[in-house]
Amino acid sequence: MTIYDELVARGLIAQVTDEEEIKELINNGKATFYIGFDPTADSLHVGHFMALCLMKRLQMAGNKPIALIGGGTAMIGDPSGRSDMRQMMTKETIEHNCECFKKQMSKFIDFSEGKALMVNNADWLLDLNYVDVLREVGAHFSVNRMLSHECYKQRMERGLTFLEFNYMIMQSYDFFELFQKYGCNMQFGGDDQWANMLGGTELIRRKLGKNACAMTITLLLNSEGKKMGKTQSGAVWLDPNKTSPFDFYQYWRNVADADVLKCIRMLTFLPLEQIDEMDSWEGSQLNQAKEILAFELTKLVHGEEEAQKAQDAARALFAGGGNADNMPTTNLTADDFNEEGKIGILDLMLKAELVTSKAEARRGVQQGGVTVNGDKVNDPFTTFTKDDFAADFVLKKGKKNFRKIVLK
RNA sequence: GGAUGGAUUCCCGAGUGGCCAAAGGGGACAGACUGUAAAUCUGCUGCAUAUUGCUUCGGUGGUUCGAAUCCACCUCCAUCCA
Repeated sequence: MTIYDELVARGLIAQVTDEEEIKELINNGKATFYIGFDPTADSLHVGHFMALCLMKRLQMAGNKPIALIGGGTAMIGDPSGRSDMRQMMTKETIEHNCECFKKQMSKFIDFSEGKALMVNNADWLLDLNYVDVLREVGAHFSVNRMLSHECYKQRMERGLTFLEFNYMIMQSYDFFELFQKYGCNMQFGGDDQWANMLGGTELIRRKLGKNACAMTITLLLNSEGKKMGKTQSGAVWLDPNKTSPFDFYQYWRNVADADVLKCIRMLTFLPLEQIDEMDSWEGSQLNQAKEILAFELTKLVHGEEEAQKAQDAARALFAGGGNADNMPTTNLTADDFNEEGKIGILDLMLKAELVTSKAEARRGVQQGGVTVNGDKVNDPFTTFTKDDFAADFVLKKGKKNFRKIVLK
């Protein structure tokens, strides 16, 4: 099976410019391709992870990836598919984020000796001369055409600043630059990037009379049509300090039935034959598939050891048995107890970060959602002494939020 | 630059002097049912030293016994005109 066929089988390809040409290039390891990542936060998230996986797959097939960090484009902010303007970031923040991105990417992609490149578009974008760009690049873009793009639809209703409008031109310029400098003949990106990417291929055609390709990756949507990798509290991050391996594991362990197989296919490196077998699974059997998905992804992102720990902790909590050693833990010190040497259940929950206020903690208790070592706590005035923490102490709010409490 | 309409709690959105911590919906959270899924039903949704007190309706100041609500100025957004 060729790499292109595999990408199709995994459902990763959304749109391509010239299918035959792209097949020819990537199947024979002749592509030098780039994917851009704008450093809008201090960690990569699941969306980036998909792109990195694609990068890895293609690298394994002999193609050469260029990871482009958008230190320059982040100064502008991509308006594609957004209903409001991104918050402007300071240069310092962007630079910090770039460093974080670099570190994380190096864990996934082999950047050693000519196998891959990492570049930052700040290196060429920040020094551009305004009038020169307008004449050299701006002249090749039609405002009418740009405005007709789907990605601006939402913004046409709410307003689009000239700053953001220029994002497409900057991204196009990136491709143009990489094409000339590194012979980069392909660009990949999320499907929402399609218009921006075509801008690049056209710029190259118009200025150099040469062909370049573009291909987009299917956006990972759940069965309700929402982007995956997002929770109410924000993105699912790859940085273990922002999303713990356990929480990461749990996110995937809890995907909807309808989405499991799609996720396994798109995100893991499991062989397709094995995935096809799972296709016939249904009902509670899908729980196994979810466990596989969660384990595989946690392994890819955080390593096998962390994945195993997360799985053990999850099994201990939900299936009984297993070991509780690796549960998320909160440490108490003597200062957390009052003069009488006690700590109340509400304070304890707050301390364990299971709630954000005592009122919320009280509500949890009153509604019967709080347990200690499996015993329901009904009274919000319940207190504990140091002795209570001598043995295992697992505080649980609801079905899935819990903390092991340890007295230091 | 001119005209008009806006800004309310996590989001949408009602509220036009006291009965307002603010309707309704969504989301989130908790309970029942389950498979750590979905659907459904129920509860709940500012904070605290808690039959009370404090903070919140874009910002600042004012009127009033009392302001999300009235007045002045300011900031931002949308639509139309130039």
